[in-house]
Amino acid sequence: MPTDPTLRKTPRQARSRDMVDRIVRAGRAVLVEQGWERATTNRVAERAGISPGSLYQYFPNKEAVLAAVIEQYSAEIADELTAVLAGRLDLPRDQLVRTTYTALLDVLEAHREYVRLTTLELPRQRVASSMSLLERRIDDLVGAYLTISRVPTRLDPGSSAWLLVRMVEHLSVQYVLERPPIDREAFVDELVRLTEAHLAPGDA
Amino acid sequence: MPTDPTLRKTPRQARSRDMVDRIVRAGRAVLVEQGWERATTNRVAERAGISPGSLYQYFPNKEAVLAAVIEQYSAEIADELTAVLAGRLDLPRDQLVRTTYTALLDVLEAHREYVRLTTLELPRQRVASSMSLLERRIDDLVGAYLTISRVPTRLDPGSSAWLLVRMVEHLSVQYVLERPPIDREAFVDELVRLTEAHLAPGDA
DNA sequence: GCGTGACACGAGCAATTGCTCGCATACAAT
DNA sequence: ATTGTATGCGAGCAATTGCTCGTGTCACGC
Repeated sequence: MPTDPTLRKTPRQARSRDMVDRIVRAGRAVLVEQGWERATTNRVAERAGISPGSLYQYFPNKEAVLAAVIEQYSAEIADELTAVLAGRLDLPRDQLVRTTYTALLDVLEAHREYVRLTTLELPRQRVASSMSLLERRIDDLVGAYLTISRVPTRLDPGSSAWLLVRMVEHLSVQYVLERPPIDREAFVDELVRLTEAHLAPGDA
Repeated sequence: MPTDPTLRKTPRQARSRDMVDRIVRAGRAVLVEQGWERATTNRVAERAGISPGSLYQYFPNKEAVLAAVIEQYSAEIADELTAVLAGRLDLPRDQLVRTTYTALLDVLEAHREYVRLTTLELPRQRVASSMSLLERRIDDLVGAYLTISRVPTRLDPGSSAWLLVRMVEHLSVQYVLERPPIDREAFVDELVRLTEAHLAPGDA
């Protein structure tokens, strides 16, 4: 088992694994409810019903705690998304794209807290793994899809994936956060249209 | 003259206006070089060659100082961009779009510090006016253009502007920050193509 | 010159932060 | 029972923060 640098020691007893879990859950609660600036180690410990000293038995420092929170949260959401998409990868492309974007919007809307947290609250450079964990997983997925299914792209498949993922993700995130007066279906329609436009063979 | 809530008193003498300017410039330097977390009032004051007490003669609190920094910086860049575009608003649409995006990329690349600062470093919700000052100005511009020139849009002009601005801005920012292996001209081509796809009359 | 108010100073306060360390406790093996 | 160890505690430290206040100084109208 690789040693996890975010943990001070590998939990061996059940009691101890419980403790890590309680800390992470408390961390998430504090982060969501009070924001990054107020998410201090003492507050997290208090929220977890333990003492600061105990917290530092499991995490080397404050950053590790909050990073663990974000990572766990991101993984949950990424799993949720890929689960929805899992059985449908052989749909025709237009349907697949639409399904994907709808699922993405669903997930983001179901976890607005997370979206707000990662895009508005976090000093992003500090917790580099935040949203980008989700982003990277989608990146790989789309890149692989474009390569395997030999969709003709003007750019190389990797670059197309880069562009599409950033475009769709950001627009979806902003849609969820700002709730502009755009009908949800019309919005998905536009995303699909933009995607098709990017993937369509060039006429230059 | 409206009283500026970010300033403790309206500077009347030249010496005093100098002081405000020195503080803002020092604030920007500290912010760019050391980042948000290390941008303390004492450090800004030290950098400006003044004492903390003097700083608080002109700004009510830390936030006001940093907000002033961001606002001034944003305004500079927005001005730069609109200046480039000023004389060309009557170009045919395709050329106007391409010119705009090229100019945007130019400006962002010329001010990578600013881009890095506003997108990576700042807890965005704290300084709400950060990038969005630039964003809002472009928003209005594009919205007005779409309305006046009667470009047919599937969504209403405001919503189209919302979508286009966020898409183009975010992709450009990420392009500047991440420097993906995409040729600059090819990238602009794609932005233009995406824009046209969004504006093209629907076939539904 | 002189007085007066605007300006600048900088030591230092009160509060908060991340984190430690010496000690108590619970549990498993003997 | 008795140990050995893993676990948990929490008072408190050192450092830093945003900010104030009493004191001095400089410029300008008279």
